Amino acid sequence: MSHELSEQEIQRRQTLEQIRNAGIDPYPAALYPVTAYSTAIKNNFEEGKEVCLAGRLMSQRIMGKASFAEIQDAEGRIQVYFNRDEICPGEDKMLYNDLFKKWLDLGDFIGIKGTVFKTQVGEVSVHVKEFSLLSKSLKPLPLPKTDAEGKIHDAFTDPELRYRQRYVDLVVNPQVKDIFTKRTKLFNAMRQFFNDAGYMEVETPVLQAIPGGASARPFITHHNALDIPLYMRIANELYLKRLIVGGFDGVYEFSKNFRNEGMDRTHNPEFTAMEIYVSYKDYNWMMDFTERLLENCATAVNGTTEATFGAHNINFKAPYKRVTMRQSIIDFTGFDIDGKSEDELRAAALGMGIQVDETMGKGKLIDEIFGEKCEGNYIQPTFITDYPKEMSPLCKTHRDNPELTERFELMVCGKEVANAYSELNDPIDQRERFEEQLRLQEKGDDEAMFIDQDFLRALEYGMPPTSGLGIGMDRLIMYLTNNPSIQEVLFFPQMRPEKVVKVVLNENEQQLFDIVQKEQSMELAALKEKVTMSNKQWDTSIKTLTKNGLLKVMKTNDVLFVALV
RNA sequence: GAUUCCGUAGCUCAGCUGGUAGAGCAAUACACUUUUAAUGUAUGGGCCCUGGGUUCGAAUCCCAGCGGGAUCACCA
Repeated sequence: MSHELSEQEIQRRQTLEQIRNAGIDPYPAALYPVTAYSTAIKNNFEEGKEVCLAGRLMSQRIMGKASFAEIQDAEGRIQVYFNRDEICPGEDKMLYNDLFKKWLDLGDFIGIKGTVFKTQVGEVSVHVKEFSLLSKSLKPLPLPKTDAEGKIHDAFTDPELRYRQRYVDLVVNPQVKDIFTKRTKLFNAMRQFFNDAGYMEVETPVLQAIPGGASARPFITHHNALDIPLYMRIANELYLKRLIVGGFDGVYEFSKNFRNEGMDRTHNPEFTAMEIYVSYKDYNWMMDFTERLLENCATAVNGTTEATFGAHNINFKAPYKRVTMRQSIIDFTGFDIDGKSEDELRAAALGMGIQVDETMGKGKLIDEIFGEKCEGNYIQPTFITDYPKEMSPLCKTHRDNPELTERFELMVCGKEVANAYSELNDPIDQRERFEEQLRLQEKGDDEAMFIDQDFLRALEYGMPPTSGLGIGMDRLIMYLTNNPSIQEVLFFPQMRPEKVVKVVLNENEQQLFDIVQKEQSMELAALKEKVTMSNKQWDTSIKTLTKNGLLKVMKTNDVLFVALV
């Protein structure tokens, strides 16, 4: 990336030279023997304890021969105290007067050896005996400041910059680090819960020849050696079920899924789902399992089952309410979907002011009614059960009602967090459901599922009764950390690529470009005659210009021409 | 995709109905031996997102583009 350096960046490069000239390596190779962290020092105060710590220099308060500074390490910040005559006992005051006062910049990594003490105002600090530069920072950090009332000034808040330069966000905004610490705690707690239950973590393909297990538009890529298209997975469901067929009792996977759809504050093109499949269980068992799981995870992340999300207080304490989809629609619209035909459902939906069209089947219509009128009302964790068959092609038919499936979704704050089935294991039924999906596709539903023949073959060998559960991990962590947007819980959310920086031409390239610009187009040989540069210079210059799309070289009747693009 | 708001110094932002660029912090220099948004004095720092238009004159008004936010729509 080539662009003009700011005044401060030039200054920092100059100090870098001064440091080198003074015989100090600004990027030393040796390890630094850290023995202490900022918060540990503050929490277990021991007067006079010798410590060695390292981190970024985040503030400097210089008062002549004494100074205070703040060091930020992985845990937080601590104040350190510098005294000139202790750091430089002899005549040479360079370390303090030059290195510390002039050459260090905010953001530099330094190492400190010293003793713990309390200042007159009672702040736990480290009295520096020795310090060294560990790594020089060449770009100034944005520096928010907190005043006496705890108000933050000059906060680094622009979402674009925060997401594009998450490393800066993390350095400067400590609450951002917390979110990601909690995210990892959630994953660890969930893993622990599954492992304790005796289930096995597995890995299944990300590149799939048939993107199955969900209905969504996939990303397409190409395998050169096989010369076939491959798809980034939209779900891992069908592979985990193959493993159940293979004889595992319980398998789970944290799966990065990819969907080529819109992006907004709850959708990112790549996101993380957790799927778990357990044999010889049904969806009733899975509801019990899910509520215990989430109670456990919420406690592991926040120390309590309660969580705040915007205006809502949610409690993940088990058990959760269970409502059938039929009952839910009765509750919020007074309409009973039981036994109704497609036309009756369409008319009812229209009557509720819901937009419908001819491609919508029964399942889709019910889904629309539920989504429009009911979903948003479930703030506390609630299981919605028994979905219509049409919208659940991988789910077992309900034991009491052939129109329905044994499926539940867990709603929290009006949004789906988890989705689970008694898995369909009847291979003939499964084949028919896939064919039904094909018919929907022909009707114009561009999200209907593809048919995976190998998956059907696996089912034909026999899959034990199984229940499966999928959890949207990003959405769950949003609830547990009170963040309304998915970008806040992903380290690097998808962004449009940054604008290409303008090409900066050097003298030779500029000279070439100017000549061609005047002529518009000319023979390559003639152009080379006109300029005075070595063959090598000529070669690299012309290559830079063509590579950046400024000039092009064409061959007409065996004569090379150079022209403007 | 629709609506709406925003883009000015390294950071956060002001800049009125058009008159030629401002503050605080950060930076630089000097002073200062327990401060904590340290302080005091002085100094430097800008393609006002890009390109057009209106005008004697545009950061400001108009149009287009680029980038971003928010809301909505789409989305198992």
